Amino acid sequence: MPSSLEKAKQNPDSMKAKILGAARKIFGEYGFHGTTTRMIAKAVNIDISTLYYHWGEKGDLYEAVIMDVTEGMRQKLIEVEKIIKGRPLEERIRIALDEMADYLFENPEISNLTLFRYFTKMRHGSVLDFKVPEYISDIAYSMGLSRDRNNVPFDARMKVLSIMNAIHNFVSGENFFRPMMQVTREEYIREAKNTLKFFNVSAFS
Amino acid sequence: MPSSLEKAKQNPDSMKAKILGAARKIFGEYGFHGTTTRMIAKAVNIDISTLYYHWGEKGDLYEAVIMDVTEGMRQKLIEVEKIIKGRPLEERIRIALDEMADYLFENPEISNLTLFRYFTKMRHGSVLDFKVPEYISDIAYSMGLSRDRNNVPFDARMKVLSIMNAIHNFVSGENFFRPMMQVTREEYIREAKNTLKFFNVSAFS
DNA sequence: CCTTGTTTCAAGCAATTGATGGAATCATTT
DNA sequence: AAATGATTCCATCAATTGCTTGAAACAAGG
Repeated sequence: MPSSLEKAKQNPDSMKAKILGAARKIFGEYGFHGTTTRMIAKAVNIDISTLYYHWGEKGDLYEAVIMDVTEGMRQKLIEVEKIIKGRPLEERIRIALDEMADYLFENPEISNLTLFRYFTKMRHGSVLDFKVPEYISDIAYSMGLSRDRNNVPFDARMKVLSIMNAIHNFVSGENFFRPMMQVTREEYIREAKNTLKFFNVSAFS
Repeated sequence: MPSSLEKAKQNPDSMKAKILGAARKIFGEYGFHGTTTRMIAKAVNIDISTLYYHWGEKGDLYEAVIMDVTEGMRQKLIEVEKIIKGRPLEERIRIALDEMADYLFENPEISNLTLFRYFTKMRHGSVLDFKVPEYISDIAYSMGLSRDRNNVPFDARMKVLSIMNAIHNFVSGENFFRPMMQVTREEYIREAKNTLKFFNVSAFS
């Protein structure tokens, strides 16, 4: 049985999917409390009651957004794992960093929403602590940091967390850092990737 | 002439300072939009109009909070620079990471508020883009990544940003990551420091 | 005690926010 | 065309939010 979210994604022109897309972007920019349902409705040019008709309350829509970006990340990670399979470690790291950085710079809401979830409390005792599949252990396994996929050591998971967050930081921080650095978007992205490799390649060689 | 903020800090028992302290913590946990003036007032056990009497509107209080934590960081960085002066590079890095991590784990609002500023948009066209002294260049210089303190190259600033953010991530993310990792606070902090050193020591040797 | 200035709070206002009910529109089937 | 179900909007609600007013409590001298 396809979930409500899956159905919405099947037809990207459907109203439900359009709302989800706008919600993704706006929740990502302003956070949960910084976003109003009216902001989302306005972005899709609909009445707010139409939004409620499709997604129910704000928290439910937010939940759907989180599930959506998480699923996107999972897909991308599977894709990357296929590309790097069999290559030497350093090359694997370089390719994986490039791929993930490109993907996230194209979909910065993913990084925004992820970091929001990590760092922010919810006023309404976080109904949003629902089960989100974590892929940290999978990445650690894929990087060869653990023999057992289901029992990845603490330090390996912390390393993966550190790497993923480093990418998210550069992506989410672009709006703040780039004016600070006074560089173009292209320069910024290139240097962000270089910096990621600078720390990661040396660490794993 | 001592600013409003400086006066408040002179006497930490003053109502103004107490409000600032509570605001620091709560803005850090919930973000600007997630925080209501009533939440802060309640934490100090005062009426909300007393808060307005001392600090004026919400945005001004938030601004004062940002200035306050920024000043704290600046002081700490000066302190750390004194400690590591003259030592060999690797030792300097290890000590600096330990010191900063300890400081931030004791004052997690600093990391929270910093990351918030980096990653979140404000609905009200960010009156909060006021001038905040950035110390990224100073750190880069202190690490020997640049000869000229006033003209630090792009890649050096990106490296420093990456390091600082890595620390902030572990501090701010504790509430999310620690239950995920199922470790005690002590274990978490120790491993966070280890991970920071793992990436940084190898990169700069 | 009285005055003067400071600090506090109770009450409330206007705007915004999350959310709903019901009428109108649209699409599909018969 | 009539009937049915799905979708959309208008109008509105109650609660919350940022913020202000005016009066009370407090402090310190004279």
